Amino acid sequence: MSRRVTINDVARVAGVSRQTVSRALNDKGEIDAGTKQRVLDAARELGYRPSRFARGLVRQDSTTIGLVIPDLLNPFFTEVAAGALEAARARGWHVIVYDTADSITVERGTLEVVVAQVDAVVGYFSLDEAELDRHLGGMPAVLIGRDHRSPRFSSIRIDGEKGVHEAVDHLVAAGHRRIGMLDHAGRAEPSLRRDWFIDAMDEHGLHAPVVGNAVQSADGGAEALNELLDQHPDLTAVFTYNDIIAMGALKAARRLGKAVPGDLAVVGFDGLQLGTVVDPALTSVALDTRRIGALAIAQAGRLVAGEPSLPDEELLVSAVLLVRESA
Amino acid sequence: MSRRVTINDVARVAGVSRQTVSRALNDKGEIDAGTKQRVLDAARELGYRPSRFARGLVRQDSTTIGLVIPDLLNPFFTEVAAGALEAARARGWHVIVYDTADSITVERGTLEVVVAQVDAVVGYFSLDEAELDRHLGGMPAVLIGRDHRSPRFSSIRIDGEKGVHEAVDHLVAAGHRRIGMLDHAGRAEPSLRRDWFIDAMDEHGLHAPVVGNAVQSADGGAEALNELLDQHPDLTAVFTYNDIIAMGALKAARRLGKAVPGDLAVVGFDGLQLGTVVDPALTSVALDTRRIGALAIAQAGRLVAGEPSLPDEELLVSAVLLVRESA
DNA sequence: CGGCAATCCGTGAACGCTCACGGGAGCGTT
DNA sequence: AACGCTCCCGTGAGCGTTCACGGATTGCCG
Repeated sequence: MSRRVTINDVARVAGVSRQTVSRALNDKGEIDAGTKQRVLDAARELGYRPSRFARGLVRQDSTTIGLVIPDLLNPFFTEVAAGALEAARARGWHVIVYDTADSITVERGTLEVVVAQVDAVVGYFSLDEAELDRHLGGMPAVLIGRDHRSPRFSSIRIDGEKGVHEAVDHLVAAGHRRIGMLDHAGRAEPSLRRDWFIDAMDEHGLHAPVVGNAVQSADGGAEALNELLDQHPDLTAVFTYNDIIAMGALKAARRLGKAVPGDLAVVGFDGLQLGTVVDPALTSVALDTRRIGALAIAQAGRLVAGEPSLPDEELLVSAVLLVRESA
Repeated sequence: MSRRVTINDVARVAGVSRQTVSRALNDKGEIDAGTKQRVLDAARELGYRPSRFARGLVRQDSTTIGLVIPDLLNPFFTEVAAGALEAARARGWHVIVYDTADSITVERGTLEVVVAQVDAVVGYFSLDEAELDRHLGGMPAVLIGRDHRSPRFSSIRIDGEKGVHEAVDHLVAAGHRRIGMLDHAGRAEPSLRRDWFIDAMDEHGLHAPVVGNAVQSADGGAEALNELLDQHPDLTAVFTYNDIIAMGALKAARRLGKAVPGDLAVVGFDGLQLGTVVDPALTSVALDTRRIGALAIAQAGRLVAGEPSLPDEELLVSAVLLVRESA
């Protein structure tokens, strides 16, 4: 096969030295307008494109960050990713996105290749810190939505406690007493969000809130709501693990002939923009997803530059209740 | 500031040559287990991480592709992006994602920097081919959803004609005669989808279909439907520019007390997965978004490898009617 | 006419790594 | 004892670019 066309080829054709070609291409000064044009023509003629590796090798700028997410099609991660992209663009950084397809095997594979491609890694990981460290081998990493034990990592923490309390307060103020929750069915242990919910209920002297289990999808949410209502027909409000499940619950409620929020109030979690396309618009404990992505990028940037990490309290994003129509 | 730690530093500390370090790190053979461990320890000790530029410079593998999309938060583009990511991962390629924020200025800026970072570019562009070429300077590029005039580019064409005809057939078969359309309000000229729609209506001897204008959002769709129905109260079905607008229309119809599809049938375009979370689930002229992304990646790969382009008929993805509940 | 800027261009070196090759040590075989 | 093989390891070269120089040419002034 034909060799790659280098700067020297261009130089030869244009009848100048490589340095002159370099000058023409990066339009620095110290070059005659005529020769510059000649070089540019020669370059175009030969189809020359500079090697990003050679260029990157000599001038040490240009940072690129790896963003690892479990599922880009999950709207929550989409929003986080969008926030990260925006923050990166503002800084002139580049983001390589890896979708691990909710698979730990794929995550391992990703970690394996990502080291050779980026300056820092950011995202949602399910592997434990030891294995992460082993794969990453010293590369800066910031974990989102997950606390780190080793100082080798850095993380963006999210706190939904206040927001969930607000949600329960809101429901109680509206007269609700029998409030259920639809937790996720994915992982083994119950979620933090469930703990927050139970706490908040306790504060109002409301106890033993029923908790269903929904798989992570709209249909899962619908199914779970049916089950929950079957066992506890007197429920007047439901809090869900996230907005997707809440949307399924909305659908199921309608099918059951229940008006929302009249007969059944629904409060989601995440505060997705998508919550506005359903009817009624979803009331939700909202996370500032854009900020999450932006913080992750900012922190990653400091790490690669060797600057001091952001202060801990800056790396926390807390949820607030976003009242729309469903509660 | 402290210099970067190189392979030579590791070699010195471990008391071996750089080649041996290289062997240890890339676990090739021809190295004693003891020395290998010693090298690995030294590397970890020094916090050594190989330079991706130096490595990339010498071995010419590792392709990375730039994916340019106008708005990652638009679910359609999200799906395309996900398809692209998946296809790239299957090949071991990397994808840098650029969100141009629906801005031509940002698109220009992106084009400017993307050249130095990737081997090929893929995505949705709004600049004309001349300017694209000027910025890209010879880099392989695949335009999605847009035909190219210059052979310098390559493109993934989408054809919705058949699907739209199917949709109209479906509506007519269900007894609908007064069918309206909600076109987008974004660009100057009316859309291809509108042409297809009018064509399909013509075939059934139905003429002068009313056409509203919706801005690209759920609220825009809702507003447009209200307007349309205001002017033409006798409409029994609506076809929309895309699913987002259709979802807004769904919401507006409910507010007007119209049952869907009983009083008003709604057919969207795109076939988003999101169409299943609304109630009723959206019937839509569906595009295989995953395939769009995958094709773009595949084609880009052939271009960078200098392989022959995919045959034209392979680069076409056609829409088909996806009947769910709203029509 | 000497001198001095200004303008333009070329030459070594370096960036950090891998590839191809060669060579020494140790062991067994003839 | 000479040879050959295996197992390790090191040395030169090169990947394609930019940086820091230094040199050549021209124009202008005193």
